[in-house]
Amino acid sequence: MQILSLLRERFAAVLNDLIDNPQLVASSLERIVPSREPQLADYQANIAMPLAKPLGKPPLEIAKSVVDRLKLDDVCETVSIAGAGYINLKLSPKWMSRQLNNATCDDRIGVERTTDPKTFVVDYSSPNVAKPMHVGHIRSTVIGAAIANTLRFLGHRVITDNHLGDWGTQFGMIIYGYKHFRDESAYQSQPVAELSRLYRHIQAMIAYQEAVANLPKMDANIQQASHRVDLAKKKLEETPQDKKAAKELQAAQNKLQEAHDDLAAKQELIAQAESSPTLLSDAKMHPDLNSAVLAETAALHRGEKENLALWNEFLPRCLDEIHAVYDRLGTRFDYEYGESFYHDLLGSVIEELFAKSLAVPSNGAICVFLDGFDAPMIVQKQDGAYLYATTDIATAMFREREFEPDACLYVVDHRQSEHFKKLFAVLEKMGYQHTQFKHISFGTVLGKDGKPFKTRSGSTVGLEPLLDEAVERAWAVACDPNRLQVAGIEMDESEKRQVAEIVGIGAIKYADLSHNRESNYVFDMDKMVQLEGNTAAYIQYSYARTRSILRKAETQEWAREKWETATIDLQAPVEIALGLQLIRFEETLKHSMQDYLPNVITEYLFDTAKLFSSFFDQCPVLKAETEAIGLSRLKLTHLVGQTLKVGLDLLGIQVIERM
RNA sequence: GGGCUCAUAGCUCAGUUGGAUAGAGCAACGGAUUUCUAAUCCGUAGGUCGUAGGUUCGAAUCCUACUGGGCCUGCCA
Repeated sequence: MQILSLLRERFAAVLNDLIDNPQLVASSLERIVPSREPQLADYQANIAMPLAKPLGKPPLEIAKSVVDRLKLDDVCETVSIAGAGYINLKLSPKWMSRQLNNATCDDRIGVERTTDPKTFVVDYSSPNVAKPMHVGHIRSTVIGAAIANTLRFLGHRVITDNHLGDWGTQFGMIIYGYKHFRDESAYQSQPVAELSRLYRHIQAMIAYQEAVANLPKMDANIQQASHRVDLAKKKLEETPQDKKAAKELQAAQNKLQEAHDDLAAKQELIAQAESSPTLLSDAKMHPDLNSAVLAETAALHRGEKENLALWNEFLPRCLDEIHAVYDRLGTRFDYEYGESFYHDLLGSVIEELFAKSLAVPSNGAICVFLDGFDAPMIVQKQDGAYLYATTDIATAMFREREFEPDACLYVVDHRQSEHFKKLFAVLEKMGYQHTQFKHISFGTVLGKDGKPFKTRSGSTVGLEPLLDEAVERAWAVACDPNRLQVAGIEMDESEKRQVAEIVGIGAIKYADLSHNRESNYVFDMDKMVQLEGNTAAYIQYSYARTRSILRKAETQEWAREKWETATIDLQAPVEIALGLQLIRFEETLKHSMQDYLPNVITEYLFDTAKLFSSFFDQCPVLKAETEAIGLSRLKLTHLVGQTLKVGLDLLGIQVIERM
């Protein structure tokens, strides 16, 4: 059901007669949009005002001549002109009813497959294995999955690929840790936990050693900064009116504060490390761990036997671990070609860059210089090692060969936007112009204090404990015995567990998806597990209500199975509003994928749930005035349920039959 | 230093790519319940869209400057 394209077709017929400039017609058609003023119209055409100048006629006159020729009486109840020349369209409830009746109640609920399918590669999640997943991985995973699902649902060919970090320094850490610090019995009984402990142990020691090494430098920083403050002060005293001097003082003071904060943070880190005797003695016994770890990594990359064997031993276990998390999140990938997969191809990437005269040696490294960027893209380090830029190029080349995509979407943190700009520039120079490479960037997850989400001690928050907490809270609220009693629902333990899991995980996913991905968002567990307001639970609850009504209908003779073949007839204002909302599902999905913004879908689902709640409040279904009205409302209710279910499913959120 | 990005109600956020009187949710206040599940509904209040200019029929949206935050910036990913 594509209302917009239907309306545009009708307008096009008129505009082509009125205007002989096809470009002007096209841009006018773009201005036919869902109305911003639902009270005034369902759709509006803001075409008359911009046409005033090119046509040399007043907007109202243009609007009138368009409306006079427009044939929309089958679709619209009213077509009117308002204000400066807005053309307001109100759809006819009869027409809407017919559309809804045509919408089969299957799991596509009337959404057509695109007539112009494209091939998308969606690269998302991409965690480093062997490191515990943390809160930052949620966004990429959840947003990427939602985009991939939606594009696929719309009829595109979608290939999802999890570009795992399975070849990096973290393996050097684990290998080094395994060789020197492993607890054999712990490793035998719980290998992944032990590897994770080793990883954290090594990382803590490196942080400690770096902090100690940096202390003198930080002292120097403070002195330097305080000197700068003095200078700025003096200057400002001499020229108190100088705005620049005032600004400089402010900047200098900020720098000084920053330097003090840095030092304090490092001192705390050191104090923490020194409170652990094992860590301290291990760190003393293994000075300069950082270099040692890099050496282990380099040995692995050289293919040194022992390290490669260890890597082969560790990797499957790390993957199992990570897949357990994906299972819980309900995420799957078509492919998981990690960095290691591309390792052997990196040399040929450099060769090709040279062959295409893009690569240049510079200061001992191999670089690609690009217009508009200060720094080049470095593809091979002085020591001969390759970088993630190199791997990214190899990955893109592989995907071009393997999948021939029309578009390649990278769902990655906004901090890497410059990297992707460079990457795409290089790929274009390499000749991949026909593919649209796009960085689907997203903002940082912040804590309630507005700073990046961290634990109190400053470490990142692990993903799994977070999921556990959400599920626990969901249990407390959704499975509250008092509430279940009032709702008349008896649940056994396993159903409660299932409800809590679905509501809890849904809450986290929804909170993430409901924010515009471009902006940073504040992670607030209290809010997202709230069961009122714009949350997953509110929508899941609405779905459960639709199911509840339909279950009850099956117990009543007049309704049983009959509603399936009944006719929807929208009568009450709230029914009409709800019906219009349902018809717009396809339009919403397309709108959402125009800029790959899943929050367009969450907003739609929330609006739908709200309208359903109003409908539910105002329109009796099982106790309707007549059986015909009751059957119509039952069918509408079913359609609402299906829409919510399919919509949530695209977002990777499950529903429950009763809650 | 250079670059990117953000600033909308007390709080968290939308804002259909330049359209009408800027919208939700939470919190606050007032109403509705012998309920087709109150995890609900209806209503009230809350705004100099960071500041100042500019572009035009029309600006939260585009341009310029400024203020304040975040991020990136030659060998991590």
